[in-house]
Amino acid sequence: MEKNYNALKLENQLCFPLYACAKEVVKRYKPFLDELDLTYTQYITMMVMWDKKTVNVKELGENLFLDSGTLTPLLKKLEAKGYIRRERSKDEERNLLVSITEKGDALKDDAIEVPYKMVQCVHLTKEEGQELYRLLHKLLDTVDDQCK
Amino acid sequence: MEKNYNALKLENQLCFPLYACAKEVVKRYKPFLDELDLTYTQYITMMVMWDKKTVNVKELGENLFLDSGTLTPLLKKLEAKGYIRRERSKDEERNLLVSITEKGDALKDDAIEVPYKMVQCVHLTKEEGQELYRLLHKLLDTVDDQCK
DNA sequence: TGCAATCAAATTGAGTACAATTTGATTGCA
DNA sequence: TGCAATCAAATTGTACTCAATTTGATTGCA
Repeated sequence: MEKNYNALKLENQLCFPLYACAKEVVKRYKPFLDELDLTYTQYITMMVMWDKKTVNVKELGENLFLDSGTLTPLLKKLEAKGYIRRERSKDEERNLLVSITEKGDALKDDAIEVPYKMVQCVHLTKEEGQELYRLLHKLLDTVDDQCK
Repeated sequence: MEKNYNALKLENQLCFPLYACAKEVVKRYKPFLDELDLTYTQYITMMVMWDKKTVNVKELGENLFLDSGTLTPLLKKLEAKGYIRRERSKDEERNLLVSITEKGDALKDDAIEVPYKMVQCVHLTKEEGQELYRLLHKLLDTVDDQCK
């Protein structure tokens, strides 16, 4: 009796197209982000900064699903480009406050083009885009940490 | 007249939850894959090997959406573990033939548990899972390389 | 045939990712 | 108060990921 290994076939995976799709889409950002001298991770970090103006590393990490091991060097690069400032909080020395500079804030006038350009690369109907958005957020909210 | 920057908000992105979701899901594989001494990328590579037995690096890359810069070192690691063999094709010296070993093939009897364990982590209905699968493949097939 | 163009892998370098550990600050309780 | 527990960042080490370049083999055409 031959065992059934269909569950191990690449085409039967749900996670693989998720992984592949994320990489392919992030890759499409490159030509647009090159003009801003940002990587994709730096770009989403700037999105949080444009929105919040000041955050600490922990909050930033919670927003972006990234930890200090990724963020610390990345934030130093954004600081070197002059887009953000990094300084310890006065009343809570454990916290590093990251705040946007005038130059960083001005960058959003160029960045605003990016989402509109990317929409052209993604050939989903409005309804499909909304459904994908919903399913991804549901998965993100419910993916189970405890399952053995 | 204040300019509208809503398109730059993280919560209005479709690509960000795709990126975050992929990372979170891949992370959930770790405890299961640790038992097999495989990383996620090594695991999906083995999936292709279990299926095809022999492939060259180019085919493997097309299946996995990875290039030789990622695959070359990864394949050397899988070879070091004894799961695959790497040898130049006799009749086409440019090609490197990657083939599965007996030990590599035997690994699928342990790996078969992984998809079943992962299903427990993903709390989507069957219909939602199918729709997500469809949308991701559509996106993967149609994401436009030519768009400026 | 001779060689430019093309092709498949490998290499190089920059930039994430993340687990695990370390460092230094803060808190809460005996 | 004193100190163990906790917390936030930073650091360390391993492993991708990909753009760009290099190396070596093959092809096709003048």
